[in-house]
Amino acid sequence: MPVDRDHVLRSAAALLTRKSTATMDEVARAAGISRATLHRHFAGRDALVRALESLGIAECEAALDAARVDEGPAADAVRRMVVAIEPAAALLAFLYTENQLFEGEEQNAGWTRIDDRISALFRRGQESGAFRIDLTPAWLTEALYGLLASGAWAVMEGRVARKDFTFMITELLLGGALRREES
Amino acid sequence: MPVDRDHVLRSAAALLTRKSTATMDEVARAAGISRATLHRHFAGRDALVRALESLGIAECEAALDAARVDEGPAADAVRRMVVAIEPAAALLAFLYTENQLFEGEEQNAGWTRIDDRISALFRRGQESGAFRIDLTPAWLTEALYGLLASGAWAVMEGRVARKDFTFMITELLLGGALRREES
DNA sequence: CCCATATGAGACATTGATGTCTCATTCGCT
DNA sequence: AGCGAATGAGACATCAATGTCTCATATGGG
Repeated sequence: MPVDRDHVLRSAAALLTRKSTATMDEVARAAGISRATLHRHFAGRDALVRALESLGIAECEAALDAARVDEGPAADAVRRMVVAIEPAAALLAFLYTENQLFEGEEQNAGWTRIDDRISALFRRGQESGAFRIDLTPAWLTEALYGLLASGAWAVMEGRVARKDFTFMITELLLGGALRREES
Repeated sequence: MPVDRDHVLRSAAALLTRKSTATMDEVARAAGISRATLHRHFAGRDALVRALESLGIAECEAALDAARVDEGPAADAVRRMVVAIEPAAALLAFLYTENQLFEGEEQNAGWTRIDDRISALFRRGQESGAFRIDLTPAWLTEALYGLLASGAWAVMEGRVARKDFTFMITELLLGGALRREES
């Protein structure tokens, strides 16, 4: 009978990713609980979003850990990273746009940590000679977020097959649209 | 004394891109007019967003025209396209996320036209042998939107210099992060 | 089996945004 | 200067979402 906090968060994430303006009532119904109960666990909409942010950060850091982004060739590390992040992509897409709202406040330190780790990966790739140096690590990081968000939405709306998600993102991010010269 | 409708729309676009939940009152103040006047020109928030959508579509189609995306090598056409769309990127970023809300309703036919034209460009690049064929035109189009949005936000928050905007997007989209083999 | 605890349903006041209206003022134009 | 049209300021009702509360009910452990 006690509410499954994790289940509530995941339902909320799924709903809010589709409809970021969903009501507390809709969120509650999506999780299969009453609005009163939702309120008992999350003081308000803000607290809910913060909890989702924490979840997103935790999943992202777990994904970076699981992908062992510090090890092996940088390109392979990027591929592992995208694969590991994929399950959290929709949540990240929601938080990515939601973050635009918190313009005044300082952003959660977790994002800074994640940005730094991803940037470090791209920098490592540059220093090893695998990645070009005229695209800054900061931009590559930003672009990764953008592609994850686009990919998540495209999958949600059926414009891209879910099974192609990681392939499309890693291939575009690493290789781009131009055909490689056959060597 | 008559209100400059275009100026109002552009102010609204600039504000809403930064803070998508801005109030009608904030939008009015940002444009330097009163809420009453704003209301006289746009029946409501919905009408305002629709007007912004029309503006975005118009600018996008004008950009595609100006870039002559049907002419010349596809890669060059993509570069011209990004350059031409750049001024509208922030507005597009706003509309791109806002579109997620209109889940029920059918999307404006203008977007379909634009999607088709951009997809056709990518397809043309594939057929000419310039672009790889394992990334679908639909995905490349979607990725372009995502990169434009990421780029616009990154510029707004000072993480990327405005002058690098088009370079970063076109280079990543076309070439990817991997270093090309020297041939 | 019974009790403590958590939940569901719903009432309620509050808040913030919205849309409408009025009226005085200002601006442009003749 | 004078007229008409558009604006600004603000009042007002409305509406939706929120947050709080109560009470009946169900669940699960002892």
